[in-house]
This record gives sequence, structure tokens and C-alpha cells, in this order.
Amino acid sequence: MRFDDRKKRILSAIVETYIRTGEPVGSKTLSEFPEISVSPATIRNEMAALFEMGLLEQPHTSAGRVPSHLGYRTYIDSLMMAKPLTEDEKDGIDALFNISDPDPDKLLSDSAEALAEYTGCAAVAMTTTPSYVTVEHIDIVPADATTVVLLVIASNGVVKSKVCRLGFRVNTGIADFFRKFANDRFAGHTLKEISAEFVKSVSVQLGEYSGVFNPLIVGIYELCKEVYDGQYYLGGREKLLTYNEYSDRALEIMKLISKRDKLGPVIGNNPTGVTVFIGKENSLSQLAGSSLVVARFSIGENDCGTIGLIGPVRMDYSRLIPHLEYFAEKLGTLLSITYQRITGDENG
Amino acid sequence: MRFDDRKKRILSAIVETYIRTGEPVGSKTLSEFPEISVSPATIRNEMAALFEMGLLEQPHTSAGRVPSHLGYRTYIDSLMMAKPLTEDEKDGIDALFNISDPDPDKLLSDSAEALAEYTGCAAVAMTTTPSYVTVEHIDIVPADATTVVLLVIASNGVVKSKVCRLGFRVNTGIADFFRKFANDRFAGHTLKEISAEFVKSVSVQLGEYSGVFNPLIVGIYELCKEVYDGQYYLGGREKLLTYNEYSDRALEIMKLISKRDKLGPVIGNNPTGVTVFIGKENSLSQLAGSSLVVARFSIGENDCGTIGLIGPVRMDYSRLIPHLEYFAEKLGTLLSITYQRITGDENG
DNA sequence: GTTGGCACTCGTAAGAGATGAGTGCTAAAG
DNA sequence: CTTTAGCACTCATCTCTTACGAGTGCCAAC
Repeated sequence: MRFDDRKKRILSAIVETYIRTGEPVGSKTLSEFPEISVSPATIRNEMAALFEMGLLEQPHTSAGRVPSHLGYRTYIDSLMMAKPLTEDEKDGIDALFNISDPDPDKLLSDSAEALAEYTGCAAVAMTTTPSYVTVEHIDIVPADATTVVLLVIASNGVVKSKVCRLGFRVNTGIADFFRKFANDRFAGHTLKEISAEFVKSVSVQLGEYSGVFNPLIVGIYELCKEVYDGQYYLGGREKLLTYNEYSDRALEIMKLISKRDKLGPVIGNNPTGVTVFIGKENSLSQLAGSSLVVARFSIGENDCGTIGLIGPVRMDYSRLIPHLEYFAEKLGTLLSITYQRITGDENG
Repeated sequence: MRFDDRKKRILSAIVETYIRTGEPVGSKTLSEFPEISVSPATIRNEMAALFEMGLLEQPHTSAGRVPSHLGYRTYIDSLMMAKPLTEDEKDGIDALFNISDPDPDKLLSDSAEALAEYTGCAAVAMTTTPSYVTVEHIDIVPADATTVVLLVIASNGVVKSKVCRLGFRVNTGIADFFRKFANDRFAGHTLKEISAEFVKSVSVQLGEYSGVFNPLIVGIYELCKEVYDGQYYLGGREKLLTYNEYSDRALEIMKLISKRDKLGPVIGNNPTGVTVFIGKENSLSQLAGSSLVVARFSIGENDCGTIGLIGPVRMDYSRLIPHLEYFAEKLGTLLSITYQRITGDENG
């Protein structure tokens, strides 16, 4: 049986109509489409063929047809016409990102929120740190009699700081000593290496001062971990409530996607560009009724994170995929600007 | 009509049973309570009296009774026996907070999450900064060729930092100049004063260098604003979905409570201790079907924030009020420890 | 004051049609 | 061989009715 042009047009029409209305699509409705214009009976024959081919499903005998997961897959991969963003939409997104010297973490969480707002789906934004990234430099800055600021500068340009309050007065001598000690032990090591055990072994080397400096050592550990773990932000979870597909599963899905250890591995290992996981294609069985649309973004050439959408299988792919693509590109550009200055200077 | 002892016992039983089951309570059910032990008919007479007094409501003629808002109020204010926390529960909460040198912001967001987990309600944690708090000191620390860390230390002990990436190389001379300049202009001013206009006027004073240093000036403004605005964390929004009271209103409520500008004023102006707002007592009409239980916490003697629970009017007040009280106390203690060291040293 | 009895109310669950959207199949027309 | 009209059939959904039962208010008796 050939998957001819008319079958393609019919499948497209079914997918698009179902996405729009959420109701199974019948032969009569389709016969009114100008690009089809054959009688309902003919369409029924074609639909029976598409059903045979596994592209359509039937909720029950007397209902219309609904795309199967394979139907969606075929539609997305070869039939769909992506709706490019209008200039207005681009401007709107650009305006969101129009901040100078943004905090990268905030940028990410704002992106998740904005993406959710724009798309009506739950949105996730996540960064990953490659395992080759090392600690480049550690600094300790007295800020107050007993307060210091710890800084960890990683080789990928990420800088994190933490205010540490100590139980003793810190003078420049102490700060200098600790700075040298910390850099001797930590600088050059990959973030991945800096485990709790590693930190403990470093702490031991401080001998009798180990107790005194422990808060700082732990602070460094926490900062390294923070950089290595990256971020995970989820925005617009509550958007899922607007789809009746989730009427009884909303709580379960919302809990699931809130946890990085659940969703992270699923969305963090994709090729560049936009990837779509439709329903049962997801490795998590709880997501069988949902689709994920994910896009990687990168700082310069270095892939560094993922943004994604979570919504019902019946989502408007033709609109959302270009949107997500634009967001990812924009986010990458902005992060590149943020991080570029350092590398620029280092090379120069 | 006297609100005698038996009426009180009946009202208590109705409130407690309704909280537990969510079903209107009938006279037969009540007659089986050992502390009541009169016939259903007698109870019906009493219930009619309680209805007259405005303490009970009837969903419809042939249903049992449900507490009115006044009924809940009476129960909470004078009838309820608070269930003190068990040692196990206290230990569980203590364990959550058992971290050394916690980041105050993280402490707050973790508290909101934990509180939600413990209580099954949505939980909010919020800090407010009194308007008399001033900028005590500003510091700028070169971290890298073109990267500096800005520090704002406020008079209430709060320290915030921000990594700023600049377009030029920063040496100690530049850093010293800017540090002096910034402290001359900002230190001593209240955080409240430091508005966008204020910052602009400061920037102008830099003359030809205004453009170069603007990112730093803006950074200071942002940090001051961050300290002054305080935090607002909401945890466990999705818990509301478990109550069928919210089956159709969940989205609306979740949106509402996510916004500090909506919920903040409502929960931020209460006396010390635990305050309960029952349903329509809330100034926000959308919360007419919800109750808020809020508690203030303080650093030392200084009131500094609020934690609260949002849930259906039918919530287990006798358990939740002591829980919230314990959380608030614990949170205050921990924050006091975190901030005390500085003040301790400054006075010494 | 308390209680048993009883008629009454009213929400809910269950069952019976009626409706109608949509189908598959067949046979005739193109 | 493809397309189409016709027709019987399926099945979710809606409405209407009925039955049920939990709970009430009131009254008379204890």
C-alpha cells in the first residue's frame, strides 16, 4: 500500500485538527478541507488504510480517528510545515533577554518561566558541565571582621561565590595562607574529582587547623558541586492543569518533572538541535501521555545545556519547535557573550 | 441560648470529623462519640441551636452539618487542643535544619519545601527588610582579569555578592578607586533610598567614567534591591491538587499564591506568633475557599519574615499550628546563629 | 430535658431510552 | 480500478425516571 500524497494530506489534516480541537476527527470534517475535497466515503477508505499502516488509532468503533504515536512521528518528521516566528514574536522574546550583564543562573530560570508563558507548556532549563572542566582558581576575600567571600572560578568561565561567616577574625595573613593552600590542593583538578572524600582528605592535610578552616573547605566543596551539578529550573508546571489530558494525572507528572534526577537524564543526552519525544517514546513510563520537545544550547562551540517543553502529546509542534529553537539560540548567544570576555582576555 | 459545654463538645466533634473526612457530619455519627453519648435526636436539637448561633452550616436540607467560618474560628480560638509535636517529629524537622553555615536564602527555600512536605499544604517563606536597614559597606574584589565580585554588606548583617564581568582589565588601583567612590556614595544610606533615580544620580558623578563603571553601579543597585526586597519562596504548590476542594480552582489559586505582590501584603503584616485566616476572612476574594496559617520569625529580637501554609479551609489546624510554630522558631534560631557572629564581633 | 418514631427532603446512583456522530461494507457509478 | 451514495450498525453521551438512603425537623411520650 502506497503512502501517497492524498494519504499524507489526510494524515496532516487529522494531526492538525486533533491538535487544535482535542476531539477525534471524522471523515465528514475532513471532506470539508479544501486540500482534500473528496467524499467522506473515500476518506474512510483512506483512513482505514492509514489505520492499517499504524498511523491512526480509533478510541472506539463509532468515534473518529486520532493520530497514533507513529502518526505524530511521521507528521513531525516529514509532513509538518514549521511556522516560523513572526517578527513580533521574535521581538517579544528578544525583549525578555534584553538585560546587560545578566546573572547566568537567573537567565536560565527566567528562560524557563518565559518559555512556559510563551508556549503554554511546562518548561525546563538545565545546564550540564562537561567532566573535563577544572577548578581554575580559588579566591578568598575578607569582607568583614569574621566574614569572607569564597570564589571558585572554573575553567569553563563559570564563577560562583559564597559568603562564609567564620567563628574567628580573618586578617590578610590568614586569607593569604588559605588562598595558597586551597589553590595548591584544588586548582587543576576536575570538578568531578572533588568529591566528599577528596575534600575530607584535603581537610586532613590542614592538621590541627583542620577544624578551624573546615567551613571554608566545605564551602569550596559546595561551590564546586554547585558548578558541576549545573542548574535545573522548571517553569510553568501549573500550565499542565489547563489540559484535560492531565485532569487526573497532573499531580504525578508535576512531581516527576520537578526532579532533576528523573527528567535530567532523559533530556540531557540529545544531539544538537531540536529533538521530540512523543508519548511512549519517552523512557519514563509516566511520560507516556506527554511529549517532550528539547533543544540544546551552547556557549560558543561548547554544548552546555538543554531547554525543553513538557506538554500533552497533542501539542502544537509546528509552532513550538521553532519557538524552542529560537529560545535555545538566543540563550546560547547571551551566555556566550557573558562568558566570552574572560576567554577573550585570557587568549589575548 | 447558652453555648454550654455539650454544645462545645458537639462543635469540636463536628469540626474534627469534618476536617478528617470532608463529609458533612450527621447526628448519628456524633451519637457514637464517647464524649457526647446522647441520642441522635438530642444532638439534632443541639445542632439546630448551633446553626441558629451561626456556628454550623447545612449544604442542603438532608445533609449533615458543616462548620461555618465562625464555627472554625470558635474552634480554633477556644476549643481546639493543639497536638504538640512528638519528639520524632521534632527530630525530623531538626534533621532538616542540621547544616552548618547554611546559605540563608537556601535555608528559606528549603524550609518552604519541607514545610509543604510535612503538612501537605502549599507553603510560603518570605523575608522582609525593615526600611531603616542601611548599606554598611560595599566591596569590590578582582577575581580575574576582567571579572570582579561585588559585595554589599547591609546593616542587618545580610551580605550579598554578585559576579560582574567587565569590558576592561581591572587592577587594584581601579578597584581601590571604585571601592572608595561606592562607599562614599552608598554607605550609610538606607536600602529603601537606593532607587533607580538615586543610582542614576550617582552614576552621573562619575563624569566621563560613568559609562565604564555603569555595570558596577547597576550591580550595586541590584544587590541592594535584592537585599531590600527579601525573598519569597513557595513550596509544594502541587499539594493543593490532592484536595478535591481545589479540583476546579487549582490553577487560579496556584497562580495567585505564586506572586509575592498578591500574597505578600496579606501575610506580611501580622503580629508575632501564629495567625490563622479562615476562608472569607482573607482579604483576597480568591482565597475565600482557603485558609492561611502564618507565623512570623525573627532574628534575635528583630522580626524579619513570615512562613505560612495555604490549604483548604478544612485543614488540620490542631496539628499544623504547632508544626508551623516550631518551624518558625527553628528558622529564627538558625538565622540568628548565622547572623549573630558578625554583630557579636562588632560589639566586641 | 431527652428520646423514639415518622414523614419529608434531596443528593446520588442506577437503569432505560433516545440521540447522533461516525463507522464498515456493499453495490453502483465514473 | 477508484470514487461515491446508501445503509445498517456501534457506542459514547445525554436525559429522564426511579429507587435508595442518609439525614433532617417535629411531635408525642418518657
